[in-house]
Amino acid sequence: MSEKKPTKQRLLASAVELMATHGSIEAVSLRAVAGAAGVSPTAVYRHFADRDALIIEALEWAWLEFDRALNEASEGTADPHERLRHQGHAYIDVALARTGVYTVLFGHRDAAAGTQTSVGLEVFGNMVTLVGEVLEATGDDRQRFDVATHLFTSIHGIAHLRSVLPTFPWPPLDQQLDELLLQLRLVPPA
Amino acid sequence: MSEKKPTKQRLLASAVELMATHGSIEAVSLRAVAGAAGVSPTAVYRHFADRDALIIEALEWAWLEFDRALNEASEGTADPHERLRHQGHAYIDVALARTGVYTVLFGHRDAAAGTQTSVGLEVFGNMVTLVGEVLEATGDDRQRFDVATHLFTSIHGIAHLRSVLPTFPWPPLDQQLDELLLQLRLVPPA
DNA sequence: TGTACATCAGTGAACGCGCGTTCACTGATGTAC
DNA sequence: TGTACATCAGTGAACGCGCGTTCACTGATGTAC
Repeated sequence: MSEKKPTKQRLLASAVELMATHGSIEAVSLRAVAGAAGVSPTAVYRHFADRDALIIEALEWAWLEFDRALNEASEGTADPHERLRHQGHAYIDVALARTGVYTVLFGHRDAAAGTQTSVGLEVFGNMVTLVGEVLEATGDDRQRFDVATHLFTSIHGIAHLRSVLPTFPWPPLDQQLDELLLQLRLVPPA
Repeated sequence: MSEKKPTKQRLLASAVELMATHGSIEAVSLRAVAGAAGVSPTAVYRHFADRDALIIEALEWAWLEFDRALNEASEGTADPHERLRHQGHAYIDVALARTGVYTVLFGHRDAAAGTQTSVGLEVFGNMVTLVGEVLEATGDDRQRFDVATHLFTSIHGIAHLRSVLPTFPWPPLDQQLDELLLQLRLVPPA
Protein backbone atom coordinates (compact mmCIF):
# COMPACT_ATOMS: atom_id res chain seq x y z
CA MET A 1 0.00 0.00 0.00
CA SER A 2 2.27 2.77 1.25
CA GLU A 3 5.23 3.53 -1.00
CA LYS A 4 8.54 3.48 0.81
CA LYS A 5 9.91 6.96 0.27
CA PRO A 6 13.61 7.70 0.04
CA THR A 7 15.27 8.37 3.36
CA LYS A 8 16.14 11.97 2.57
CA GLN A 9 12.52 12.85 1.92
CA ARG A 10 11.43 11.07 5.09
CA LEU A 11 14.01 13.05 7.05
CA LEU A 12 12.79 16.36 5.65
CA ALA A 13 9.15 15.47 6.22
CA SER A 14 9.94 14.44 9.80
CA ALA A 15 11.78 17.70 10.40
CA VAL A 16 8.81 19.75 9.20
CA GLU A 17 6.50 17.61 11.29
CA LEU A 18 8.59 18.36 14.37
CA MET A 19 8.32 22.07 13.59
CA ALA A 20 4.55 21.69 13.32
CA THR A 21 4.30 19.79 16.60
CA HIS A 22 6.62 21.88 18.74
CA GLY A 23 6.57 25.23 16.99
CA SER A 24 10.27 25.79 17.42
CA ILE A 25 13.47 25.10 15.55
CA GLU A 26 15.34 24.04 18.67
CA ALA A 27 12.99 21.06 18.96
CA VAL A 28 14.15 19.86 15.56
CA SER A 29 17.21 18.03 16.85
CA LEU A 30 19.16 15.81 14.54
CA ARG A 31 18.47 12.84 16.78
CA ALA A 32 14.73 13.55 16.94
CA VAL A 33 14.52 13.83 13.16
CA ALA A 34 16.44 10.61 12.68
CA GLY A 35 14.28 8.82 15.22
CA ALA A 36 11.06 10.03 13.61
CA ALA A 37 12.31 8.86 10.22
CA GLY A 38 13.20 5.45 11.64
CA VAL A 39 16.92 5.76 11.10
CA SER A 40 20.01 6.11 13.28
CA PRO A 41 21.37 9.61 14.00
CA THR A 42 24.52 8.97 12.00
CA ALA A 43 22.56 8.10 8.89
CA VAL A 44 21.55 11.74 8.60
CA TYR A 45 25.12 12.55 7.60
CA ARG A 46 24.70 10.49 4.41
CA HIS A 47 22.20 13.10 3.19
CA PHE A 48 23.13 16.38 4.89
CA ALA A 49 26.44 17.98 5.74
CA ASP A 50 25.33 18.72 9.29
CA ARG A 51 22.30 19.73 11.32
CA ASP A 52 22.32 23.26 9.90
CA ALA A 53 22.03 21.99 6.35
CA LEU A 54 19.15 19.74 7.39
CA ILE A 55 17.31 22.64 9.05
CA ILE A 56 17.82 24.91 6.06
CA GLU A 57 16.46 22.37 3.61
CA ALA A 58 13.54 21.64 5.92
CA LEU A 59 12.68 25.35 6.04
CA GLU A 60 12.81 25.54 2.25
CA TRP A 61 10.57 22.49 2.07
CA ALA A 62 8.09 24.15 4.44
CA TRP A 63 8.10 27.33 2.35
CA LEU A 64 7.45 25.29 -0.78
CA GLU A 65 4.53 23.52 0.89
CA PHE A 66 3.12 26.90 1.88
CA ASP A 67 3.58 28.34 -1.60
CA ARG A 68 1.97 25.30 -3.19
CA ALA A 69 -1.06 25.48 -0.89
CA LEU A 70 -1.65 29.10 -1.88
CA ASN A 71 -1.42 28.38 -5.58
CA GLU A 72 -3.68 25.35 -5.35
CA ALA A 73 -6.31 27.45 -3.62
CA SER A 74 -6.88 29.60 -6.67
CA GLU A 75 -6.22 27.00 -9.31
CA GLY A 76 -9.48 26.70 -11.22
CA THR A 77 -10.42 30.35 -10.77
CA ALA A 78 -9.99 32.91 -13.54
CA ASP A 79 -11.27 36.17 -12.05
CA PRO A 80 -8.36 37.97 -10.33
CA HIS A 81 -10.52 39.30 -7.49
CA GLU A 82 -11.73 35.81 -6.71
CA ARG A 83 -8.22 34.39 -6.97
CA LEU A 84 -7.00 36.93 -4.44
CA ARG A 85 -9.84 36.14 -2.08
CA HIS A 86 -9.15 32.43 -2.32
CA GLN A 87 -5.44 32.83 -1.74
CA GLY A 88 -6.05 35.17 1.15
CA HIS A 89 -8.31 32.63 2.77
CA ALA A 90 -5.82 29.84 2.08
CA TYR A 91 -2.99 31.90 3.59
CA ILE A 92 -4.73 32.19 6.93
CA ASP A 93 -6.20 28.68 6.81
CA VAL A 94 -2.80 27.09 6.27
CA ALA A 95 -1.20 29.27 8.93
CA LEU A 96 -3.85 28.27 11.46
CA ALA A 97 -3.90 24.60 10.46
CA ARG A 98 -0.15 24.36 11.06
CA THR A 99 0.57 27.17 13.49
CA GLY A 100 3.79 25.50 14.55
CA VAL A 101 5.22 25.67 11.04
CA TYR A 102 3.95 29.18 10.42
CA THR A 103 5.42 30.59 13.62
CA VAL A 104 8.73 28.90 12.83
CA LEU A 105 8.78 30.32 9.28
CA PHE A 106 8.15 33.81 10.66
CA GLY A 107 9.65 33.10 14.04
CA HIS A 108 12.88 34.97 14.39
CA ARG A 109 15.14 36.99 12.24
CA ASP A 110 17.56 34.16 11.50
CA ALA A 111 14.89 31.74 10.39
CA ALA A 112 13.38 34.23 8.00
CA ALA A 113 16.64 35.69 6.76
CA GLY A 114 18.24 32.34 6.03
CA THR A 115 15.70 31.38 3.41
CA GLN A 116 14.71 34.89 2.53
CA THR A 117 16.75 34.86 -0.63
CA SER A 118 15.18 31.70 -2.01
CA VAL A 119 11.67 30.47 -1.49
CA GLY A 120 10.45 32.72 1.29
CA LEU A 121 10.13 35.79 -0.84
CA GLU A 122 8.61 33.76 -3.65
CA VAL A 123 5.41 33.68 -1.63
CA PHE A 124 5.49 37.47 -1.50
CA GLY A 125 6.40 37.65 -5.19
CA ASN A 126 3.30 35.72 -6.13
CA MET A 127 1.27 38.07 -3.97
CA VAL A 128 2.68 41.06 -5.85
CA THR A 129 1.80 39.48 -9.19
CA LEU A 130 -1.72 38.64 -8.11
CA VAL A 131 -2.33 42.11 -6.68
CA GLY A 132 -1.02 43.51 -9.97
CA GLU A 133 -3.61 41.54 -11.92
CA VAL A 134 -6.37 42.81 -9.68
CA LEU A 135 -5.24 46.42 -10.06
CA GLU A 136 -5.01 46.03 -13.81
CA ALA A 137 -8.47 44.50 -14.05
CA THR A 138 -10.02 47.57 -12.43
CA GLY A 139 -7.81 50.20 -14.05
CA ASP A 140 -6.35 51.03 -10.64
CA ASP A 141 -3.04 52.85 -11.06
CA ARG A 142 -1.56 52.28 -7.60
CA GLN A 143 1.85 50.62 -7.36
CA ARG A 144 1.35 46.87 -7.10
CA PHE A 145 4.36 46.49 -4.82
CA ASP A 146 3.10 49.02 -2.29
CA VAL A 147 -0.38 47.57 -2.18
CA ALA A 148 1.00 44.04 -1.88
CA THR A 149 3.26 45.10 0.97
CA HIS A 150 0.29 46.50 2.81
CA LEU A 151 -1.70 43.34 2.18
CA PHE A 152 1.20 41.16 3.27
CA THR A 153 1.65 43.09 6.51
CA SER A 154 -2.04 43.00 7.37
CA ILE A 155 -2.64 39.38 6.54
CA HIS A 156 0.45 38.36 8.48
CA GLY A 157 -0.85 40.30 11.47
CA ILE A 158 -4.13 38.40 11.31
CA ALA A 159 -2.54 34.99 10.80
CA HIS A 160 0.31 35.36 13.26
CA LEU A 161 -1.68 36.85 16.11
CA ARG A 162 -4.37 34.20 15.73
CA SER A 163 -1.63 31.57 15.81
CA VAL A 164 -0.12 32.94 18.97
CA LEU A 165 -3.34 33.83 20.80
CA PRO A 166 -5.83 31.16 19.73
CA THR A 167 -8.08 31.80 22.74
CA PHE A 168 -8.60 35.49 22.02
CA PRO A 169 -12.21 36.34 21.03
CA TRP A 170 -11.42 37.00 17.38
CA PRO A 171 -14.09 38.22 14.98
CA PRO A 172 -15.19 35.77 12.26
CA LEU A 173 -12.36 35.18 9.83
CA ASP A 174 -14.49 35.84 6.72
CA GLN A 175 -15.57 39.20 8.02
CA GLN A 176 -12.02 40.15 8.98
CA LEU A 177 -10.63 39.21 5.57
CA ASP A 178 -13.42 40.83 3.58
CA GLU A 179 -13.03 44.03 5.56
CA LEU A 180 -9.31 44.02 4.83
CA LEU A 181 -9.77 43.58 1.08
CA LEU A 182 -12.43 46.29 1.09
CA GLN A 183 -10.15 48.73 2.91
CA LEU A 184 -7.36 48.01 0.46
CA ARG A 185 -9.83 48.56 -2.41
CA LEU A 186 -9.03 45.14 -3.82
CA VAL A 187 -12.66 44.22 -4.29
CA PRO A 188 -14.66 44.46 -7.54
CA PRO A 189 -16.43 47.82 -7.90
CA ALA A 190 -20.10 47.72 -6.95
CA MET B 1 28.56 55.30 41.35
CA SER B 2 26.46 52.32 40.26
CA GLU B 3 24.06 51.06 42.88
CA LYS B 4 24.40 47.36 43.58
CA LYS B 5 20.97 45.98 42.76
CA PRO B 6 19.52 42.96 44.51
CA THR B 7 20.46 39.67 42.91
CA LYS B 8 16.91 38.76 41.94
CA GLN B 9 16.52 41.92 39.90
CA ARG B 10 19.88 41.38 38.25
CA LEU B 11 18.83 37.87 37.32
CA LEU B 12 15.58 39.06 35.76
CA ALA B 13 17.32 41.88 33.91
CA SER B 14 19.94 39.45 32.61
CA ALA B 15 17.24 37.05 31.45
CA VAL B 16 15.46 39.80 29.49
CA GLU B 17 18.79 40.89 28.07
CA LEU B 18 19.44 37.37 26.82
CA MET B 19 16.02 37.38 25.15
CA ALA B 20 16.90 40.68 23.48
CA THR B 21 20.26 39.41 22.27
CA HIS B 22 19.28 35.97 21.05
CA GLY B 23 15.60 36.40 20.32
CA SER B 24 14.68 33.04 21.74
CA ILE B 25 13.63 31.57 25.04
CA GLU B 26 15.83 28.51 24.64
CA ALA B 27 18.87 30.78 24.82
CA VAL B 28 17.81 31.89 28.27
CA SER B 29 19.42 29.00 30.09
CA LEU B 30 19.64 29.05 33.84
CA ARG B 31 23.40 28.92 33.65
CA ALA B 32 23.62 31.76 31.13
CA VAL B 33 21.39 33.96 33.27
CA ALA B 34 23.41 33.19 36.38
CA GLY B 35 26.65 33.89 34.57
CA ALA B 36 25.41 37.20 33.18
CA ALA B 37 24.30 38.22 36.66
CA GLY B 38 27.69 37.29 38.11
CA VAL B 39 26.45 34.50 40.29
CA SER B 40 26.76 30.72 40.37
CA PRO B 41 24.01 28.62 38.75
CA THR B 42 22.86 27.24 42.07
CA ALA B 43 22.29 30.71 43.49
CA VAL B 44 19.32 31.07 41.14
CA TYR B 45 17.45 28.56 43.27
CA ARG B 46 17.51 31.00 46.20
CA HIS B 47 15.18 33.27 44.19
CA PHE B 48 13.22 31.02 41.84
CA ALA B 49 11.73 27.55 42.23
CA ASP B 50 13.26 26.39 38.94
CA ARG B 51 14.10 27.58 35.45
CA ASP B 52 10.43 27.72 34.44
CA ALA B 53 9.63 30.14 37.25
CA LEU B 54 12.56 32.31 36.25
CA ILE B 55 11.42 32.41 32.63
CA ILE B 56 7.85 33.23 33.57
CA GLU B 57 8.89 36.13 35.80
CA ALA B 58 11.27 37.39 33.12
CA LEU B 59 8.45 37.38 30.56
CA GLU B 60 6.23 39.32 32.96
CA TRP B 61 9.06 41.78 33.51
CA ALA B 62 9.42 42.22 29.75
CA TRP B 63 5.69 42.80 29.36
CA LEU B 64 5.79 45.41 32.12
CA GLU B 65 8.68 47.21 30.43
CA PHE B 66 6.70 47.21 27.19
CA ASP B 67 3.56 48.50 28.89
CA ARG B 68 5.47 51.23 30.70
CA ALA B 69 7.13 52.42 27.48
CA LEU B 70 3.73 52.80 25.81
CA ASN B 71 2.29 54.76 28.71
CA GLU B 72 5.30 57.01 28.98
CA ALA B 73 5.03 57.86 25.30
CA SER B 74 1.69 59.61 25.76
CA GLU B 75 2.29 60.97 29.23
CA GLY B 76 2.12 64.73 28.83
CA THR B 77 -0.47 64.62 26.06
CA ALA B 78 -4.14 65.32 26.67
CA ASP B 79 -5.78 65.01 23.25
CA PRO B 80 -6.86 61.36 22.75
CA HIS B 81 -6.02 61.35 19.04
CA GLU B 82 -2.50 62.51 19.77
CA ARG B 83 -2.14 60.03 22.62
CA LEU B 84 -3.08 57.20 20.29
CA ARG B 85 -0.63 58.39 17.65
CA HIS B 86 2.16 58.60 20.20
CA GLN B 87 1.46 55.17 21.63
CA GLY B 88 1.22 53.67 18.18
CA HIS B 89 4.60 55.08 17.31
CA ALA B 90 6.05 53.92 20.61
CA TYR B 91 4.65 50.43 20.07
CA ILE B 92 6.55 49.97 16.84
CA ASP B 93 9.64 51.84 18.03
CA VAL B 94 10.01 49.64 21.08
CA ALA B 95 9.36 46.49 19.07
CA LEU B 96 12.06 47.46 16.56
CA ALA B 97 14.53 48.67 19.16
CA ARG B 98 14.34 45.32 20.93
CA THR B 99 13.22 42.90 18.25
CA GLY B 100 14.57 39.98 20.23
CA VAL B 101 12.27 40.70 23.15
CA TYR B 102 9.28 41.47 20.94
CA THR B 103 9.59 38.26 18.94
CA VAL B 104 9.93 36.29 22.15
CA LEU B 105 6.84 37.92 23.68
CA PHE B 106 4.84 37.08 20.56
CA GLY B 107 6.96 34.13 19.61
CA HIS B 108 5.04 30.97 20.10
CA ARG B 109 1.79 29.92 21.60
CA ASP B 110 3.23 28.86 24.94
CA ALA B 111 5.13 32.08 25.52
CA ALA B 112 2.08 34.20 24.85
CA ALA B 113 -0.41 31.95 26.63
CA GLY B 114 1.65 31.62 29.80
CA THR B 115 1.50 35.30 30.61
CA GLN B 116 -1.68 35.97 28.72
CA THR B 117 -3.74 36.05 31.88
CA SER B 118 -1.59 38.64 33.59
CA VAL B 119 0.38 41.46 32.06
CA GLY B 120 0.23 40.52 28.40
CA LEU B 121 -3.37 41.42 27.91
CA GLU B 122 -2.94 44.56 29.98
CA VAL B 123 -1.20 46.08 26.99
CA PHE B 124 -4.24 45.28 24.89
CA GLY B 125 -6.56 46.51 27.64
CA ASN B 126 -4.92 49.92 27.61
CA MET B 127 -5.29 49.97 23.85
CA VAL B 128 -9.02 49.32 24.17
CA THR B 129 -9.38 52.15 26.68
CA LEU B 130 -7.46 54.59 24.56
CA VAL B 131 -9.40 53.71 21.43
CA GLY B 132 -12.57 54.18 23.47
CA GLU B 133 -11.53 57.71 24.40
CA VAL B 134 -10.86 58.52 20.78
CA LEU B 135 -14.23 57.18 19.65
CA GLU B 136 -15.99 59.10 22.39
CA ALA B 137 -14.22 62.34 21.49
CA THR B 138 -15.57 62.20 17.96
CA GLY B 139 -19.00 60.79 18.75
CA ASP B 140 -18.12 57.59 16.92
CA ASP B 141 -20.44 54.78 17.98
CA ARG B 142 -18.37 51.79 16.89
CA GLN B 143 -17.52 49.14 19.50
CA ARG B 144 -14.21 50.07 21.09
CA PHE B 145 -13.22 46.42 21.48
CA ASP B 146 -13.72 45.65 17.79
CA VAL B 147 -11.80 48.69 16.62
CA ALA B 148 -9.00 48.02 19.11
CA THR B 149 -8.75 44.41 17.93
CA HIS B 150 -8.36 45.60 14.37
CA LEU B 151 -5.74 48.13 15.42
CA PHE B 152 -3.89 45.53 17.49
CA THR B 153 -3.80 43.06 14.62
CA SER B 154 -2.57 45.63 12.11
CA ILE B 155 0.06 47.21 14.30
CA HIS B 156 1.36 43.79 15.30
CA GLY B 157 1.63 42.89 11.63
CA ILE B 158 3.73 45.98 10.99
CA ALA B 159 5.95 45.56 14.04
CA HIS B 160 6.45 41.82 13.80
CA LEU B 161 7.13 41.64 10.09
CA ARG B 162 9.61 44.51 10.32
CA SER B 163 11.30 42.68 13.19
CA VAL B 164 11.61 39.47 11.23
CA LEU B 165 12.48 40.96 7.83
CA PRO B 166 14.55 44.06 8.63
CA THR B 167 16.08 44.14 5.15
CA PHE B 168 12.76 44.33 3.32
CA PRO B 169 12.18 47.69 1.52
CA TRP B 170 9.52 48.89 3.92
CA PRO B 171 7.72 52.18 3.34
CA PRO B 172 8.46 55.00 5.82
CA LEU B 173 7.09 54.11 9.21
CA ASP B 174 5.26 57.43 9.69
CA GLN B 175 3.42 57.01 6.44
CA GLN B 176 2.50 53.41 7.23
CA LEU B 177 1.17 54.29 10.67
CA ASP B 178 -0.75 57.39 9.54
CA GLU B 179 -2.36 55.43 6.75
CA LEU B 180 -3.44 52.78 9.24
CA LEU B 181 -5.03 55.29 11.62
CA LEU B 182 -6.75 56.98 8.70
CA GLN B 183 -8.17 53.69 7.44
CA LEU B 184 -9.44 52.87 10.90
CA ARG B 185 -10.98 56.35 11.12
CA LEU B 186 -9.08 57.10 14.31
CA VAL B 187 -7.93 60.49 13.12
CA PRO B 188 -9.50 63.85 14.00
CA PRO B 189 -12.12 64.90 11.44
CA ALA B 190 -10.85 67.41 8.90
C1' DT C 1 28.16 -15.32 -17.18
C1' DG C 2 31.39 -14.89 -13.39
C1' DT C 3 34.53 -12.57 -10.69
C1' DA C 4 36.80 -8.53 -8.43
C1' DC C 5 36.30 -4.34 -6.82
C1' DA C 6 34.23 0.33 -5.83
C1' DT C 7 30.42 2.83 -4.11
C1' DC C 8 27.18 3.96 -0.90
C1' DA C 9 23.45 3.96 2.78
C1' DG C 10 23.27 2.38 6.82
C1' DT C 11 24.98 0.84 11.91
C1' DG C 12 26.60 1.20 17.10
C1' DA C 13 30.00 2.87 20.24
C1' DA C 14 32.13 6.71 21.87
C1' DC C 15 33.57 11.74 22.51
C1' DG C 16 32.97 16.21 24.75
C1' DC C 17 29.57 19.79 25.88
C1' DG C 18 25.99 22.54 28.07
C1' DC C 19 22.02 21.76 30.37
C1' DG C 20 18.77 21.64 34.94
C1' DT C 21 19.00 20.07 39.30
C1' DT C 22 20.74 17.98 44.00
C1' DC C 23 23.67 18.02 47.73
C1' DA C 24 26.42 19.29 51.66
C1' DC C 25 28.77 23.24 52.77
C1' DT C 26 30.12 28.28 54.29
C1' DG C 27 29.85 32.64 56.05
C1' DA C 28 27.38 36.76 56.97
C1' DT C 29 23.32 38.92 59.03
C1' DG C 30 19.40 39.08 62.19
C1' DT C 31 17.15 37.86 66.61
C1' DA C 32 16.30 36.29 71.65
C1' DC C 33 17.48 36.63 76.10
C1' DT D 1 26.50 44.53 75.89
C1' DG D 2 27.46 39.59 75.02
C1' DT D 3 26.37 35.23 73.75
C1' DA D 4 23.79 31.47 71.32
C1' DC D 5 21.28 30.31 67.72
C1' DA D 6 18.39 30.67 63.40
C1' DT D 7 18.05 32.37 58.87
C1' DC D 8 19.46 33.03 54.48
C1' DA D 9 22.21 34.06 50.12
C1' DG D 10 25.74 32.25 48.30
C1' DT D 11 29.38 28.30 46.83
C1' DG D 12 31.59 24.07 44.21
C1' DA D 13 31.25 19.27 43.15
C1' DA D 14 28.58 15.98 41.16
C1' DC D 15 24.52 13.59 38.78
C1' DG D 16 22.19 12.08 34.57
C1' DC D 17 20.51 13.62 30.06
C1' DG D 18 20.14 14.88 25.22
C1' DC D 19 22.79 16.99 22.04
C1' DG D 20 25.98 17.17 17.46
C1' DT D 21 29.60 14.89 15.66
C1' DT D 22 33.53 11.26 14.74
C1' DC D 23 34.96 6.82 13.94
C1' DA D 24 35.54 2.19 12.21
C1' DC D 25 32.47 -1.03 10.59
C1' DT D 26 28.93 -3.86 7.56
C1' DG D 27 26.36 -5.32 3.90
C1' DA D 28 23.97 -4.49 -0.28
C1' DT D 29 24.13 -2.66 -4.99
C1' DG D 30 26.50 -1.22 -9.18
C1' DT D 31 30.35 -1.57 -12.52
C1' DA D 32 34.56 -3.35 -15.36
C1' DC D 33 36.46 -6.78 -17.75
